[in-house]
Formats: sequence, structure tokens, C-alpha cells
Amino acid sequence: MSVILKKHVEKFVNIDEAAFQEVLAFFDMIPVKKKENLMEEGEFCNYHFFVEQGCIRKFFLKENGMEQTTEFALEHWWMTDNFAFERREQSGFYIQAIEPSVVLRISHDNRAALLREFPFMEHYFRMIYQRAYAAAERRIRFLYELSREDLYLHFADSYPQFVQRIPQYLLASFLGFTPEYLSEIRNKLRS
Amino acid sequence: MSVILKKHVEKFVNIDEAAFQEVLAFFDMIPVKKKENLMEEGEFCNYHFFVEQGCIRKFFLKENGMEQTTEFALEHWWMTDNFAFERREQSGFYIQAIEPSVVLRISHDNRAALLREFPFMEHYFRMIYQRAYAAAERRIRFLYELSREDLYLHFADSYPQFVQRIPQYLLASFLGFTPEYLSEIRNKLRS
DNA sequence: CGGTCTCTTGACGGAGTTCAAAGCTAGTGG
DNA sequence: CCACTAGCTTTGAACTCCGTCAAGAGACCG
Repeated sequence: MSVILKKHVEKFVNIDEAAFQEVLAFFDMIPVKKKENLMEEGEFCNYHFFVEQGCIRKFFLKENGMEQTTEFALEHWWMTDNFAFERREQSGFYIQAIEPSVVLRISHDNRAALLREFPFMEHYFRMIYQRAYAAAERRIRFLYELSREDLYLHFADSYPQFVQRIPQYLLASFLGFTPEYLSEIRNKLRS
Repeated sequence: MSVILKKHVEKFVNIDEAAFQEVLAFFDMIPVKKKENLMEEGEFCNYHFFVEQGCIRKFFLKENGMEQTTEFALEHWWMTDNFAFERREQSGFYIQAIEPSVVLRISHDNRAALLREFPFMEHYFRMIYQRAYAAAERRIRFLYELSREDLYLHFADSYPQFVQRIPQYLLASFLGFTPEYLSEIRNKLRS
């Protein structure tokens, strides 16, 4: 049960099996089907999710009705609407499974209790957020630095596992352009 | 001395004057002149900065030689190249004062020691990174959601203090467009 | 096999860039 | 306190990347 979370926590703190079981008691394990939503826009954002198996994405609806994907998460990635989660507000995003997945979720209250009871989890989450923030900063830099075409090339080069696992139209959405333009890029690369 | 940091730490943890003085001993206080660099691209990124007074910015050089500003920091904001700082690598950014400023800086080693010695500072930094990450996510959403023009309107509306304090060309750079286009927008708004 | 979801192709349009040049503002030294 | 200069802002014209729309070709699932 939840081998992935245990391994991930162990990367940052020393924890024995008994202690890990106590930590795990704060979580629920949720299986989700492909295209099933873990969270919906407007809904109270009460959970922080950890991907134990599979792949999920976060998106919102643009004013023209199109889905704008902003994030993917594979095994051992955390995901929520962090702004809404911290402030206990309504989510501005949907979170949806791309593949059949297994997700661990912890409620806002449970996470607060977990951190109170196990101070080493403050260290764990400090590291998680520190890395997530560093990654977000890098991403913002790429958005400034690269053309759409170069964004695709860079992404395809850096995360080949994703490109295989994710449908093209979701990739285009994540990279911030249209499937039509992605098609044009791919066509150009073939020649 | 360093009233701002004390107030900021107190927002998240209970700390008395004596304990704060011990914490403060891990930092150096650095005065910087306008346009002076706190960090340069290619240099080993050994410091995490806290703005005690003034205003600083982070930028990098694009391949055409233009400076691309990615972040501003006013009083009680933290700043560094987080990716490089964590991995103890060379910085990919410059950090430069926009106004005459006073900055507290802590080295990588000192921060590690601080966190070891004062576990409540793990909580403080967990909160700092959690909020910074949430803010970065919101920013990424705006970059996807808004046109350049709307980005400007939204920013001018949300952070009027900045718009007064920062030269237009830096604002344009931060928002990801050219000073010429910003000029066009402002002209349009006048009519 | 039939229908819906995904990917491709091409024509057209518009938001935003680039380049060049002129006007304005503010800091600096005499 | 003024004059000079460097840096900031504005204007306009030409151009480009990329979005929108429309339609067709594959591909996957029941």
C-alpha cells in the first residue's frame, strides 16, 4: 500500500514503517477512472492530492469555453489549487485523471494535524514546496524566453515520457497553443 | 535593526526578542545602491535575500541581449535563483537594486544550520515557499489567460504601488512585452 | 462497422514585435 | 542653478507568429 509516498518521504526524512503507517492514517486512498474529476471549479478546495499511480492534470475554462491545462502530475507528484487550498476558498481549477489512477488525498484539517503531530513533516513539505517553487520559476523563465515552437522542442526533449503518455491536444494546451499550430510544428520538423 | 524581518517571522511563529537575535546572527545586512548587483549570472548562487528596505529585481539576458525581468521584490519579500540555490549551482539570473535598498542575506550553509538549530524556522520557510508557490501558480494562470493588454490592466489595478515606484520599461519587461507596445496601450487608454 | 474523438491542412486576420527616429526627463558636472 | 547628455518614452510603418475558422482524414471504442 502506497509504496510511492513512502519512498518519496524517505527521500527527505528518516522514517520507520510504524511512523509511516501513522502518517498514512491521515490520508484517504482514492481510485479514479480516466476523465473522472477529483476537483471541480467553484467547489471548496479541501484536499491536497498525491499521485500514487497514473496521471492527472489541472485545467480551467477560458472565456471562450476551451479547457486550458496548466499542470500535469505523474507518480510522486503533489497537486491542488494551492492558492485556494491555503486560503480555504473555492477552487479555480478542475483536477482530472488522464489515465486510470490511484491518488492519496489529505484534507486541510488533516494536513494541519499531521504537521502539528509530526514536525519532520514540516521539513518534508518545506522541501516539496521549495522544489515546486523553483520549478515554477524555471517554467516562468521558459515562458518568457522561448517561442511556442522552442517550448515544444524543449519539452519534448526534457520529458519524452510525457510526450508518449499524453495526447497531443493536451500537450498543446499545456504549452499554451492550439493543436493546429502543434500540428504545423510537427509537420515542419518532419522535413 | 531589521524590524521588517522580525515582524514577518512573527506572522508565522511565536518568537521572543532573544531568540530572534540568535536567528538574525545567521544573516548579513547589506546596503545596496541603485543599479548595484547583488548577484550575477554565472556566479555561484550562495545566498537567499530578504528585502528589509527598498526594491530589487531579478532578470536574465535574452539571446538578443535584452534584459528580461522576471520578478520584483519590495519590503519583506524573499528572492534568489531558487533552482540554483537549492542545487548549489551557478545562478541563471542577475539580482539588482532598483532603488537604494537594504537587504538581509543568508548563505546556503547558514540557512541549513539555522533550520537545524531552530525547527520553527522550518515552519516559517514552509509557509514562505507554500505562498510563493501558490503565487507563482496564479501568475502562470494569468500568463495563459490574459492578453498582454489585460495583463497590464490587471497588474496596474492589483499593484498600484508598483506602477508608481517602477520605471515603465521595467514594467513592460516584467509583463513580457516591449516598451513600445506598453506605450501604445497607455495611449489607447487615454482616449 | 459506425460514430465520436483526435490529428492534419490551408486561408485569412490580428495582436504584438522590430526598427528607426524624434521628443522628453532627469541626473550630473561645472 | 543652468546646460548637457544619457536614458526613457512616444510614434509610426512593415512584418511575423500564431489564433481562428472550416473541412477533411485517421484512429479508437463500443
